Amino acid sequence: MTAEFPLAVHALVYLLHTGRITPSQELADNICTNPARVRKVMTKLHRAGLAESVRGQGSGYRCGGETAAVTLGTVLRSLEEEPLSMSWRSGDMDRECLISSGMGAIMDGIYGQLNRQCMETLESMTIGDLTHQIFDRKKETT
Amino acid sequence: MTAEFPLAVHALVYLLHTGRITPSQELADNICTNPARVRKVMTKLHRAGLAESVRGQGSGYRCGGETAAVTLGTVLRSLEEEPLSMSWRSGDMDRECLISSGMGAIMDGIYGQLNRQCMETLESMTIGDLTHQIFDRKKETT
DNA sequence: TTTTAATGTAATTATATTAGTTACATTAAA
DNA sequence: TTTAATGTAACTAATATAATTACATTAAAA
Repeated sequence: MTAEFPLAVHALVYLLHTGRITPSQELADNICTNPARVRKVMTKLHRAGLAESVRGQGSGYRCGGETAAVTLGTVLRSLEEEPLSMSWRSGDMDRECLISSGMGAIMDGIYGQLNRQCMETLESMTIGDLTHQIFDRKKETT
Repeated sequence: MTAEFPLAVHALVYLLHTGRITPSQELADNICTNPARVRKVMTKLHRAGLAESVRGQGSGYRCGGETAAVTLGTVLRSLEEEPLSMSWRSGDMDRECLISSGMGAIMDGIYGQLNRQCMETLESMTIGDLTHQIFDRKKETT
């Protein structure tokens, strides 16, 4: 999972809050990054149908009330990412040794299991939930 | 989680299998990496009590049958890693805006939850389990 | 019809992380 | 005393990530 995920979530929470057409510049300012990066991520969310992209003068991004029901799992899938990814594989598939040739697949299975589990949890969290946490949080005595 | 994790798991499976003092060179060959990297990881496992480190001539690493019961969670903790880590934080703690100032903590909470969940799963898997998967796997018709 | 303000996207640069390499003091067996 | 290995640090290389810059495209507004 790259930082595009928190960026996308942040943007959706912000857009749900404003409810209006919001330019990448304003999003970038709130998120604390640059507009081009925001646009790159918003383009993906738009392609996945999670945000409206308005073009021309006065353009920007917008999303409606239905966004509150969007899950974080859906957001992550829109970015075509997985919670956990491991590019390096130990061992060598072509070795005689069962350990050297087998560890890669074994570990892949473990990552797969962890990823499925994480996705399940992310599917249970919505943009609306986070908005609540931010705006309606009861004061807690730490 | 960095690639030190699969490397460490691979090394422990290999050492459990050989049962003898095994030099970093041999481990590196089986894992397909270099001896210095292996030693760096093995030093951590040794410090955590997961492997014996023998010094001097004919030295190397060894671990006994008790290693079969070591969980992958314990391995990951020995490396002082977490399943999922995110260095980048969106927003700015010092802003008035509740979204900009709050998103960092909200997302940290989510990563924390995912990490606890992954650790729980990793605690349920042992080096012995993987050894079984590798050596005693029944032939399956895919 | 022209101007304007914004997106979509690519190319480039900068930064950070990760892996690999080299080197050598230390260790303890032979 | 020699030897073969670890522990560890310093350095280099490779990769991944983020930031920056630039500009064609789009559509509203003048």
